[in-house]
Amino acid sequence: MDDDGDLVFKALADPTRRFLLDLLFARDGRTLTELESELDMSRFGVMKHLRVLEGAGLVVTRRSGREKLHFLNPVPIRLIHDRWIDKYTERQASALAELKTELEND
Amino acid sequence: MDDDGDLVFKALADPTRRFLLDLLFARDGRTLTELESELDMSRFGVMKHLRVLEGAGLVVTRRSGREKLHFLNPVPIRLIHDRWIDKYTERQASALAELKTELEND
DNA sequence: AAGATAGGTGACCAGATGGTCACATGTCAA
DNA sequence: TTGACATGTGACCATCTGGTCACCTATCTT
Repeated sequence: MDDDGDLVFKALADPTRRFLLDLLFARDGRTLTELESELDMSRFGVMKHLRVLEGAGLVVTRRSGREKLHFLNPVPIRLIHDRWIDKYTERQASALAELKTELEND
Repeated sequence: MDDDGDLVFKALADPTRRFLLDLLFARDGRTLTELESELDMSRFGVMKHLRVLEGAGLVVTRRSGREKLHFLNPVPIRLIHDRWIDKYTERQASALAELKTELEND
């Protein structure tokens, strides 16, 4: 019953982790300490979340001295999209999604 | 720290629920009993999962007599995509995702 | 060298989640 | 109208998950 994208979906299931992705989407290459400063949580909590995101491939890291830089990887997100939206219905889904976004900005 | 897409991500976090979406992606309009026959789980378990999917808007239903028909709704999936993939990087993410899929089919 | 800084590990606890069952309601068919 | 069928509810329990802490290692700076 399990599938290979399991880690990705588990990673996305937590609001704190989604917020971390939002932060990295806005600006890449941040350190753990910098990300921690944006959250109301201990450093250990943030570290645990980043580890989950990295394990899922949603975040990739690069060490630079004593710092560890974090980058967003959009590929797993695109794979989710491709799993349940085929190329024929993509136009409709996209249009409806944009409509919903516009309606909410009123 | 919570956000409005919370129900969608929670719904997608479970492999059984993703498999249900796969079944509905292949063919829409199935009843609870029909879906249950595809899973190695009690009817109650399947019902609980379908309720979560419906609450998240990933599945919409229509009653027909004593039956309840289930349909896949792709819009929430598209919204996930749009959250972390902007229109400039979409080409690259899409291309890499296709590449990964092709490589895995060898 | 020594203190400060950035990151890491394992154990631990409260709360959420997945799955089952006994039981109940509404609908079809003979 | 009686029985079979399709779906629904609430309680219950084992397990997973989010978060914290005490303690540790590695790197920079002066």
